[in-house]
Amino acid sequence: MAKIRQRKNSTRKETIIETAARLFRERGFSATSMRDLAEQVGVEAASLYNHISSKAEILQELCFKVANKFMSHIDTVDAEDIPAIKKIEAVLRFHIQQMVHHYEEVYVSDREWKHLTDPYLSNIQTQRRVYRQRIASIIEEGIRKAEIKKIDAPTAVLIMLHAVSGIESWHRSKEKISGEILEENMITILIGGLQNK
Amino acid sequence: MAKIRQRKNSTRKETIIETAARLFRERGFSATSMRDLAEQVGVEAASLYNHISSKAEILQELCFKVANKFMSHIDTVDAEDIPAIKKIEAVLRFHIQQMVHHYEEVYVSDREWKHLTDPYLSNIQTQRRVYRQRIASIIEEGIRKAEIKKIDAPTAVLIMLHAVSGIESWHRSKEKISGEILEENMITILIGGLQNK
DNA sequence: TACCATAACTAACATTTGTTACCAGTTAGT
DNA sequence: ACTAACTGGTAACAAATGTTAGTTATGGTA
Repeated sequence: MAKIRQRKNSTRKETIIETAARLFRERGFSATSMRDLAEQVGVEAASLYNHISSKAEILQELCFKVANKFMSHIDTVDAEDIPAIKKIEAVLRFHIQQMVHHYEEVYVSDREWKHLTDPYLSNIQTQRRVYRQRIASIIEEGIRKAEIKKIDAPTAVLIMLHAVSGIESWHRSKEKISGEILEENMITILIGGLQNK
Repeated sequence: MAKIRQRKNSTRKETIIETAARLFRERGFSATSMRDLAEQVGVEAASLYNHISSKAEILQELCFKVANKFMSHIDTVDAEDIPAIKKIEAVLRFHIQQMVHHYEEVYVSDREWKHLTDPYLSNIQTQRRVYRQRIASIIEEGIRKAEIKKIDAPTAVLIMLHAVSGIESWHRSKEKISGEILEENMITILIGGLQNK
């Protein structure tokens, strides 16, 4: 009973959240109404509340799911015993792959987190700051070991992270090159730009 | 009479549009109400309509102002007789400078153009597509002349343009490096990433 | 069969939204 | 001094918003 309830509940909830992710990406969080969402799910607006507790909760789930994913990935990368530039490459590749394969949720959580409200907003802001700082630290290590050009590390982080969010344009473009080729191109340019020749 | 009327009108209108640009950046277009805007201007919401004709018009003015600026800049750059990689550098530097000095309007027009409605929406979409294509063409010329690495030109454009939009983080960061140093760092990484060594 | 959680519906709510109509005070040119 | 434009305010609007209350059909479990 409990088992079925949970399974049914979560699949339905997941449908709603996935649909919301798509709408939030297309129109933005604020410009998406619960009635828009309901229509896409194929249900009345009020019925959504059998599965979620508020519009805000949807955004929270999306943002924290993505934040956790990136946080735990950088944990494993940072634990490896490889050159700093390889760590940066691994992080970058992960970002690219996530943007290619989990476009909606990654993009939304990156663009719409500002609409979170306060316990969650501060939390996400802190997580984002910490995350960028960890990448910056790796870059600085790479600079010390002369693997990476002498540049301002926060600027490098800013370029990296925003460049991958440009994969949105790739998704919407007509003649898409493959995800793998996209990845190699981005790595060539960005790692090539960081690396000490 | 007409002269004075126009001058007064436009300064007040400009104030409104500048204030709107700031709010649209902070909260997004949809999440900014005319009453929010009015409060920041120091006036009642209805009074705004003595100067502008709709909320949509504000976004239109912002988007087309910025689009025209970038379009006419690439015109002049493209007319010059310099290597392709130098053209790309000039375009990139212009983007960086605009993001540093005209943050609000540039950022807003880049992020919120999706909320335009249809005659304007199609127009802006076309302009953006054309603009990216022109940069891609310059890059392809650079690749043919072996000034630039053999990469997918649209991907390079995507990286360039989105990387500069990351200057938003720079604006909000506590310990800002100077705008000039930011520019040099970004050029180092991005042009370094494109250039054939 | 009786029961109960699930998940859908309809109706309604209090706010908030963009916008309009109308009015009043100030300013500037004749 | 008179007029007209400019710029503000108040009141109100219809529509849209997120959300709640209450009801009903369904399908699995005791």
